[in-house]
Amino acid sequence: MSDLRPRRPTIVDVAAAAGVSKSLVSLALRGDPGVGAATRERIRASAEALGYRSNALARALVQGRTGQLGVVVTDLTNPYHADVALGVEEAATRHGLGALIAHGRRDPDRLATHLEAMLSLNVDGLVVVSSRVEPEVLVTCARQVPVVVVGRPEELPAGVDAVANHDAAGARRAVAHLAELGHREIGFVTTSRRPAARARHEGYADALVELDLGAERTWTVDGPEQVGVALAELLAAGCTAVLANNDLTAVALLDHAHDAGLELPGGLSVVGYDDTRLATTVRPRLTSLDQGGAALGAAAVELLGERDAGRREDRHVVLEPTLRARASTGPPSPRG
Amino acid sequence: MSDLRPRRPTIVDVAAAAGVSKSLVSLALRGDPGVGAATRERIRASAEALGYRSNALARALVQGRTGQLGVVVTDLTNPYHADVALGVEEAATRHGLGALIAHGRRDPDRLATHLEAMLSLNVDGLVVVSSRVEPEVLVTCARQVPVVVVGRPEELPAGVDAVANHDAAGARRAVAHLAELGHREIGFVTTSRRPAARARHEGYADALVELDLGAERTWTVDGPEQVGVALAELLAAGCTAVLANNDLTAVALLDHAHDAGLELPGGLSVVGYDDTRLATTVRPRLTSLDQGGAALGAAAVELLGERDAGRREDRHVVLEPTLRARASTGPPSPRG
DNA sequence: GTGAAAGCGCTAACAT
DNA sequence: ATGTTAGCGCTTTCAC
Repeated sequence: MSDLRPRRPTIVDVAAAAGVSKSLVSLALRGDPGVGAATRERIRASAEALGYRSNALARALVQGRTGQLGVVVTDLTNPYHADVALGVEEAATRHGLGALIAHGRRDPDRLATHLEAMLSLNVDGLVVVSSRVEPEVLVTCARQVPVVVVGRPEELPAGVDAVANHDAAGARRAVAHLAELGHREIGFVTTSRRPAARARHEGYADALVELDLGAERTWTVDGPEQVGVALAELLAAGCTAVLANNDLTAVALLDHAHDAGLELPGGLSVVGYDDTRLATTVRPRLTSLDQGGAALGAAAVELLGERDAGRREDRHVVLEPTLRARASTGPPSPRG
Repeated sequence: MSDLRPRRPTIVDVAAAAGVSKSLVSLALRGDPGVGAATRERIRASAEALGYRSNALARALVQGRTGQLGVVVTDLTNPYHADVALGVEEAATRHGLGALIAHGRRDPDRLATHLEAMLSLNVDGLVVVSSRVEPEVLVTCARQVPVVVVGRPEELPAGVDAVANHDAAGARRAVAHLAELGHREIGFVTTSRRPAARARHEGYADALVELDLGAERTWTVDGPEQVGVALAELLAAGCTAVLANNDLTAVALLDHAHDAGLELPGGLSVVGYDDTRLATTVRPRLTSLDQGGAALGAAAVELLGERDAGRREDRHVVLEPTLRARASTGPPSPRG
C-alpha cells in the first residue's frame, strides 16, 4: 500500500491520547458498564478525534468468531438467488451479524473455491444457495462451521441443514388453479432434469390424478430454444394449459405461442415458477409460483442460529410457495 | 459455537507433527525456496494429514492486508449491477485477490453501513457500484483504502477514482441508429433526473442538432406508471421513435404502445439503455445500449491496482457503450 | 537450513 | 474503577 496513507490509529493510540490503559479503551468503546462516566466520555472523545475504527480482524482473531455469515450463490444475476441473499443479509443483520456474498457462476469449482475462501476468512456460518456443490465439499465445510443449503441438491450429506421450497406443493397449486379456471388437459414442460424440476413434475402428476383431470403429458427439452417443438406437440395433443418448470421456460412458451398467433390466455394458459422479474414484465403478465426467496434466506439464518446454540441433529425445512395469478392464465376459449 | 466442533489445527500443530519449528512450517507452506526438500515434504504431509488450513485472519493481521476487495452494490437484483460485481470479481481473481460483495438496497444508510463494515474487515480496496453514496462517506473511505465509484454520482469528491459508461455517447449512438432507419422526430422519456439520465439527455439533444433532426421533445415522469401520459403526448407531437433513460422505462413504453394497439416498431421505435435481461425477453426484443458491466468492473480493479502501485492523482475512466439493435427499432411506417 | 522471539490489534482473565 | 498480562495464529527479522 502506498506509504502516504497514514497508519490507522489503534486502541493504543486512543489510550495514549486519553491517558488510560488500552484495556480500558476496549471496555469503554464496547460499552462495558463498569467504566466511569467521565473516563468513558474522555475515551470516546479521543477515539472520535483520532478517527479510530476498531479492527474487526484483530477482534475476530482473539474471539474466535468474525460475526460474519458467508453466502455463496450459484448465480447472482438470477433475481431469485439475489432475493435469497437479501433475505440472509437482512436476517443476519437482525442477529447482529454481517453477510459476505460470493458469486459462483454456476461452476462447481468456482463455488468450491469461494467456500474455501469463506472458511479461511473464518465466517461463523455458511449459506449455500446452490444445488451444484459437491457433497464432499459440503462435508468439509460442515466440519468447520454450520452449513445450510438453500435449494434441492442431488445429494445432501449428513451434517448439513437444508431449506427448500415445496416444489411439489407449488406444482399442485398451479394445477389446481388451472383446473378451477376450467382446464382439463394440462401439460408440463421442463428444461431441466434436476431434483427441483423432478419434484415439480411429481406434484403436477399427483394433482392430475387427485383432481381427476386429463392424462399426464410431459415434455423434457434441452433448453428454451427447443420449447417450440414442445409447444406444437402440446397443442396437437389438445392441451389448453401448461405448467413450465420455471419462468424462463414459461416465457419461451409464451413467445412461441405468440408467434403461432395464439390468443392468450384463451388459446393457451401458461404458469411459470420462481416469480422472477420476468413474470411482471412480459405480455401477458405471467402467472407464477413465488418461492419467497427472502423467507428462504431468513429460514437459513434461523437454522444456523440453532446450530450455533448447540443443535446436533440435521434439519430440513420446507417452505410453501405462493401462487401469483396474473394474465397468462384464464378460462380456455371454447373449442371450435 | 458448539464445543463438539474440533478446534482447527494451527501451524503449531503441524510443526509438532512434523517435528520442526512453526516458522519453518510457515515458510515451507508458502513455498519459500530456502527450505530443504525433505523437510518441506514432511511438513506438507503433516499439514495434509491434520487437515490444516491457514487462517487468513491471522495472516491479514500481521501483513496488514487481507487480499480482499470490497464491492458494495446499490441493487444486486439489478442485473447490470450484478454484472459489474461479476467483472470486479473476475478481475480481482486475475490479480490474486478475492472480492466480497455487499448489497445496499438503494439505501444510502445501508450503503454506508456496509462500507463501514468492509473497512473494519480491512479490505484492500473498495468498489462502490452506486451513485447514491454520500460524498463525505466516500472521503472517509478513501482515507483508508483506494476507492473507485462505478457510475455517475451527483458529486465525486477528490481522492476517489471513478469509472463510468459514456452516457452521452450512448444516447448519441441511439439517435444515430434511429436516424439511419429514417426517423426524424425522436422523443426522450426519462423517469430519473440523476446525472446519468441528464448525461443521456444531453447526448440525445446534441445528436438531434448534429444530425439536423426534428426539435428536442423530452418528457420527465416520476415512474414507469406515468409513462402512459408521456406516450400519448409523444405520439400527438408526431414522434415516430423514442429513446428511454433505461430498459425499464422502455419496456413501459412498449407496454403502453401495445395497449394502444400500435404496430411495433413501425408505429413507434423504442430504444432502451442498460441492455438488461429484460431487453432480450420482451416482445418485440428491445434495442438497447449495453454499458458493458463486466468491463466497468474490470476497469475499477485496474484503477485500484494503480493506486496500490502509488498513483496519487485521481483518474476518471469513461467507457463506450455498445448499441444492441433488436426488433423494437425499425423504419417508421408511412404515415396515413 | 532451521529455530527463537517479537509483534500485528485486540480481548479477557487477573490484579490492584 | 482502572491497569497488567497473556495470548489469538500468523509472519518476519535475526540468530545459530
